[in-house]
Amino acid sequence: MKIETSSKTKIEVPGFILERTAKRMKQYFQRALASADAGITIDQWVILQQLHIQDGLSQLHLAKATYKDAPTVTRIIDLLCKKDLTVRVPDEADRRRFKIQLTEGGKAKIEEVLPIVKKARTVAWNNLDDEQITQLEVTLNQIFDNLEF
Amino acid sequence: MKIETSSKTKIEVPGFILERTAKRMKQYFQRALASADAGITIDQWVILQQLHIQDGLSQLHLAKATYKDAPTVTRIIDLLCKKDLTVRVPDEADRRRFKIQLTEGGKAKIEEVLPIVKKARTVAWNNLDDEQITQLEVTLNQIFDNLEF
DNA sequence: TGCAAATAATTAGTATAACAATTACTTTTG
DNA sequence: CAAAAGTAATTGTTATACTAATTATTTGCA
Repeated sequence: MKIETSSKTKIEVPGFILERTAKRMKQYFQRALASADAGITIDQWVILQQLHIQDGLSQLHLAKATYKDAPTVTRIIDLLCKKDLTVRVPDEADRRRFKIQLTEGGKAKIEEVLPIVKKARTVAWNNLDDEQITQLEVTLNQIFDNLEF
Repeated sequence: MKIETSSKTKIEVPGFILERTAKRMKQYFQRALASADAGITIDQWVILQQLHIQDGLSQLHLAKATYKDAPTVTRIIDLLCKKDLTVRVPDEADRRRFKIQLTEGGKAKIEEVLPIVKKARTVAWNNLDDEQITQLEVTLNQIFDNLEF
């Protein structure tokens, strides 16, 4: 059976294209990590990378920085701690909080995974010039701002 | 505490921007459906909309058309059938398949939800001209093609 | 100061998504 | 034609996401 794909019938809206591209990108990075036996997911990587930029953030700060919500960050940190890549250090100044810190193993994991991620990026941005990437960012950020709640 | 956002430290890569924009867009459409008490999720809507374009598709055809995988489509169809928006009709030509068909209620749901989705789209594409949207699609499709497995 | 409101983290429930494996059926091919 | 390969749908497991509710703690204000 033929699946209709003509412009008359296919859901050819930019939102659909945006959704499917983001999905495939995530999947591609996920598979790159899996086939290198990195032992972490791409979302766990995003948290590790943020801690690499600024170690000791609270879970809520991590949530804001990565645009994930609090319960999701709780569970990702649970997994990262179980793998001994991070530790929850009680914040003496505010006993509701933890400072999430990279362990030595976490730092080593970042060094291990970074080349994999960088290689996947070169595949993703292949055939795109700088101007195109800049324009993409501008347009995506406009959409992002349009949808501020 | 300050969350670092300068270009030196923030994960300012196009992939991150793509991911967060797609996530916010999905969230925005999801909330639009929820606050209108549509009773379906955005992913269920995507399947309904595809059936509106071409009714009676098999689950695998739906999966290909919407870029979802087969187990996900199975579960979405389970939910849509439970809500009496679709029915699984055995395919007499191939007894492994079902034809997924919209019920009258499903067709009514599409008419009910379409204005909500259209309104959300106008918000999302606000401040973007046609040329920008066209360029966005071109660039996203290039990335999509780059990541073909 | 004391109490209400806000905040940080967690837990529970539902939905989506990827992957692997299984079952049932169909097609290919030796 | 029968066995092997392929296909359609399902099931199970793990992970992410959103909502809502809960607990513990801190802040704000009367």
